[in-house]
Amino acid sequence: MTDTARSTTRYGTRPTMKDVAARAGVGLKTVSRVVNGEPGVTPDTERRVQEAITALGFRRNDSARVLRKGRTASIGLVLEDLADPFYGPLNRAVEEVARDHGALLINGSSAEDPEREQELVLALCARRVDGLVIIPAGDDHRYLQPEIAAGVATVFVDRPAGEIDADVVLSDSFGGARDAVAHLIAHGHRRIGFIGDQPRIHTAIERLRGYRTAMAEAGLPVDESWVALGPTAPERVRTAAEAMLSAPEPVTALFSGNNRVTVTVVRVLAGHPRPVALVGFDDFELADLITPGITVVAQDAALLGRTAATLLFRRLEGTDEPPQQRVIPTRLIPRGSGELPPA
Amino acid sequence: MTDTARSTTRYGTRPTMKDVAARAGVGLKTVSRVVNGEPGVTPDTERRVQEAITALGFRRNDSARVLRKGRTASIGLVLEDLADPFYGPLNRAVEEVARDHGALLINGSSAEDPEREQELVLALCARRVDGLVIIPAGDDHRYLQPEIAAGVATVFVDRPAGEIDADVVLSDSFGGARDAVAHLIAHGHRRIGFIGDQPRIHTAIERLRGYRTAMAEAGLPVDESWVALGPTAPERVRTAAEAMLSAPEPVTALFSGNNRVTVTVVRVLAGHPRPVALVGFDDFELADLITPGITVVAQDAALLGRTAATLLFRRLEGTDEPPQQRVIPTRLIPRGSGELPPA
DNA sequence: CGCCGTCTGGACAACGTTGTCAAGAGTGAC
DNA sequence: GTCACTCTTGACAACGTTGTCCAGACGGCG
Repeated sequence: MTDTARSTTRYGTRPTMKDVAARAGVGLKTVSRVVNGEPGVTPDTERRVQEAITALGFRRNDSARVLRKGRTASIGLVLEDLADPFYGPLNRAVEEVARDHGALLINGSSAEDPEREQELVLALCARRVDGLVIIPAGDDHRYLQPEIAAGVATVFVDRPAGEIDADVVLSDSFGGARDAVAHLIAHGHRRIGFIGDQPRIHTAIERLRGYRTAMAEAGLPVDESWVALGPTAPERVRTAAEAMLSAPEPVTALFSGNNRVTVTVVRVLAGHPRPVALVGFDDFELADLITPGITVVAQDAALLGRTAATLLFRRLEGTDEPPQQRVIPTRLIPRGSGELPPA
Repeated sequence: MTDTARSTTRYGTRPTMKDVAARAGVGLKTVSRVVNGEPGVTPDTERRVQEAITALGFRRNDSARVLRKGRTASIGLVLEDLADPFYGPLNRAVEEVARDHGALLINGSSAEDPEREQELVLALCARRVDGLVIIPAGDDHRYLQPEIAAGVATVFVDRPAGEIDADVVLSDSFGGARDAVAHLIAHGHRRIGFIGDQPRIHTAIERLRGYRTAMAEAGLPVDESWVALGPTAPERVRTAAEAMLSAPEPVTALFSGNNRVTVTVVRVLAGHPRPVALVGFDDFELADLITPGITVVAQDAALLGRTAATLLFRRLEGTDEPPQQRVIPTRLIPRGSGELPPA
């Protein structure tokens, strides 16, 4: 093993272009040219450089490259919970689009905590990601103003941004909820409960608005004990559902505000003596195999992600259209649980 | 607005420590000290610097920092499919551990394609992630040798590394599969089918081995038409299942090799005239609400992820223990479908 | 044979940060 | 008043890459 090659084995120290240049007996810039496939290098020189690269196990240091070039070819995705199945397809869709643009995806969970969201977003900005896709936990994003001004493209998904003008991609929560409740009403229900997410979450409010609108359109009164917004923890959802079902005049149907709520409600209803109709917001796997099949309002999470990421890269390519808001329609999928008549 | 402050609004150009220093009327290093909370700065100076930072909207450029310090405080996670619900909790667990260590998580999907896995891993290495958690798609990881030698900590999860000596965290696929099949045998089944993932995937082979072992231990013969390994695409799984169920001597029970297979098998069985027993590898949400409840061998995906990430950071802190292999036990959860008697 | 254009290769600065080191200011003791 | 010491501050190089620019070699043509 030659003297130069010994650096191969020096632990924890990686060879640099300088090392490669020395070993190949060429200049630094020539190595750079070969590594980046730039023209102006004779085949023979190129071969020598390639050999040196292989021998030393050289790999370009992208940190240095980023510093020099200003672009990192990476985008950040901040969502609420990486483990939530609803976000899986969204995450995947964003990754696919990023990949198509040669970018890597950095991601993290805010755990529905505005402070943690901000911390994460700013850490991503410090990394100089080129752009951000954010599922907001907080409702004030003014802290992003300087970053956006500095050129970090930003798209909000699933919920609108707070106090800031930026691109937003939303599901039609209002319309979907209205359809869901209208569906229950069409099957004869008049006392319908709504169990939704925390009221500071935009989608929860929109879905509640859809619920109220459908009831109003049918001329039905809403008893306030039929509405329960709050955390999606199983305990709280169970309590809320049981309260509505055991009231003197119990609800005969339930509309659940998202997939986690639906799952718990399904469990509660499975142990309930009387059949109760149910429509859930968000589709989920095997919803058709439960008896009866669970009727849902399906959101297209993948399309949500794809739209957001596409918008992001359009910004990165330098569009100067004003920020836009895109609304992705939802789709009611009847499977049985929503078609049960009032008991 | 002063002359200096105008740089706040220059689009696409971020202020640097030099700008902050100039505005605060101090030296570059003093700014660095304030930004990093290093001691040795008078309160008064610190205040001036902080003011300048706020006024300019300065945020430290971590790319430059990384270049200088050599550590990126980020780790890479390469898994098979971000949208697969099995990987959600794993992803989340890895992220939590990373967060506890002040590191960010970069991740991507290999789509079960060895070439894409390699491409992704090497891109992460070029970014100089401090470490890697990999769910291998390929079975030859010699390409990682120089990276590991250069100090990139690497832990493989769910499947072992190929041709390379590294930390590995696995579920007990063999034991889980044997338990599952033994469970079916205990309920009187003698003709049991196994539908699993592609044979180049390690877990598929191990589960098949568990299946064969359980059969052999019970002295039962295995007809080769009862074993079907291949892609988990619904079409192929459906075909395989239907073939086994419609043979002259049909199987009376099925063991499905992972959650995607299980889901399709459940659908097939739902449309089947005769009750067929089923045990699936991997738990999934609502498995208890289907009729009958689906008996499964549950893996602890979160524990898998947490163990891997913890091991990774131990390496990063400089342990020089030899690479280890951890096996996470599985747990059989009877829910009904596995306890059906042979028809 | 000399001139010009083209093509290849290399020296050097710059990106924004941090570590090293040294200088200057201030304090206390003799 | 001076010396030794501490505390604060800043100048400078270095991290590994890429862009700019220039030098030298080479070939063709007058």
